[in-house]
Amino acid sequence: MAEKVVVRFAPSPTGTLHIGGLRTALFNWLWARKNHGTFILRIEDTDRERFVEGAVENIISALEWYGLDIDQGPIYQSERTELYRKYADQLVASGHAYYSFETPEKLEELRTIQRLQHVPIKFDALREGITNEVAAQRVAKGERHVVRLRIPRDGTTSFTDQIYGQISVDNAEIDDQILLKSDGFPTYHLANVVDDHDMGVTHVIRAAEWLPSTPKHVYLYQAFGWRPPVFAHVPLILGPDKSKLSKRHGAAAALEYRNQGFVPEAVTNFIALLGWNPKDDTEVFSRQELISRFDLNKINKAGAVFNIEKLEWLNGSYLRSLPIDVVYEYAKPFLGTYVDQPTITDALELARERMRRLTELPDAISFFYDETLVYESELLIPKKETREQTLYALESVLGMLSDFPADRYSVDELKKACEDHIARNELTNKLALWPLRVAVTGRAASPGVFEVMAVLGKGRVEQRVSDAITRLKSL
RNA sequence: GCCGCCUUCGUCUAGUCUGGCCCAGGACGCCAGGUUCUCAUCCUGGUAACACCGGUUCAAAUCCGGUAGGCGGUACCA
Repeated sequence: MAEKVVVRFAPSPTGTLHIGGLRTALFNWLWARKNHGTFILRIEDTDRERFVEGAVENIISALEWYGLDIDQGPIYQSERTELYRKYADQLVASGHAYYSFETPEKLEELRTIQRLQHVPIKFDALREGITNEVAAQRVAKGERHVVRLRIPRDGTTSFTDQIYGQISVDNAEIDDQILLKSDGFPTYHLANVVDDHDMGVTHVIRAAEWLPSTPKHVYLYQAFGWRPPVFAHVPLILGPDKSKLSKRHGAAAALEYRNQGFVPEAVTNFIALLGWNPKDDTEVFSRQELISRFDLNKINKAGAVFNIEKLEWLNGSYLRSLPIDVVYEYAKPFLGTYVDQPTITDALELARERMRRLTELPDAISFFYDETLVYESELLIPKKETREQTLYALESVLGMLSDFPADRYSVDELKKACEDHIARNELTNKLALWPLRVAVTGRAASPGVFEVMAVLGKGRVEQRVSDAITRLKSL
């Protein structure tokens, strides 16, 4: 019996959830669901300076909108400071960490010197200047201090990443990382390791930017005598300029895609494919298929540029294939005053056939409900046809329509009636149907004429057709 | 600067471990054609890539070495 899978998504509340974070969350969630494991949301709010009001709420509502339900949390690191303090002290006691008293200003000075000397920037020399006893006394007296990790000067630290393979770093390259800040809060490195262990996290799935600091974390696990989790670093999502996707690349906020008319199914499908693929040619996945086919071993290493074109294509595909009532729910915010129209789902059914984003919606359905249509009368005349012919065709069709019963206004019945009428009167589809469609929609491009008529109903159709006839006559 | 990672069509990618089936496959986009009352959908076809140099081999996108480029990290940020 394998150990139960526990994963966590651990964002810091420093702003809105971005698309990169969303993908990290998605991968964690998929792994949890696939393995019937637990998905924890942990808020890494140990930096009080950078905390942004409302960020946690934004993260939670984004996860919710994208259907990534959390099993545990949110758990706030800021409420667990005693735990980190306890473990930091334990590390000092075991000789794996030490107290340090340098001010940030002093450190900056040292950093500058090392930069000029072209050597790795490290502060491990600080551990030499002071004995444990003296340090402990100064701490006891309440002097401001930090706790630093004592990394050995020789040897290497290595680990096997599920995605990147074996990573080894010489300990000499690793700095004596600060674990506990002088304000009593832990840094990411300590809090992360302590919490992952404390919460029984089995798989750490996080962005590749963490790869360079993972050896520190591995060393921490060793220092504590804990078994490290499986690490799986996922490649970064890039902007068009190939740098890490961020606000300056435009709409990178996860919930912004909702405002831009995308449906969550499309966005999650799309970002799942950024850096992962099922090794066959499948492109469109249901949530269930995504769960069963997702595999950490199939994630690749290179960063992936986020290109909106393919997202739009996918979104259009979902708009067409999702159940209409689901689409209606997503569409509501974009429907404006049309939202309560009795025929709205019929109109939506036609509109979704030619949409990529829900933002196109008001414009795509307005002609169904406008009292008067605004268009150039010339539009009624098909290419290479005359005004007279068009007028004749429309009047002829209107005559047929007047005798056509309102209770038979369905696409099939209308189509049959019109086609019969065209055949009997030696008209052509182009000559009869184009003006008819323009008459009822006022558009050069629109859904099919029979579909539109079935939604509009007898009264409005005939009124619009006779309006068109009047227009033609006055041309 | 130092350390690490990465490198196949414009973009997302398959193929690389286990060299030959790859003069490199799929998808988006774009172009052309078909269907058609228009648009969209749909269908058909086309466009376009193994970063570079050298080595190993009968044979290299695949193995080895180097170069270049990109990205990430280098905080009392996460």
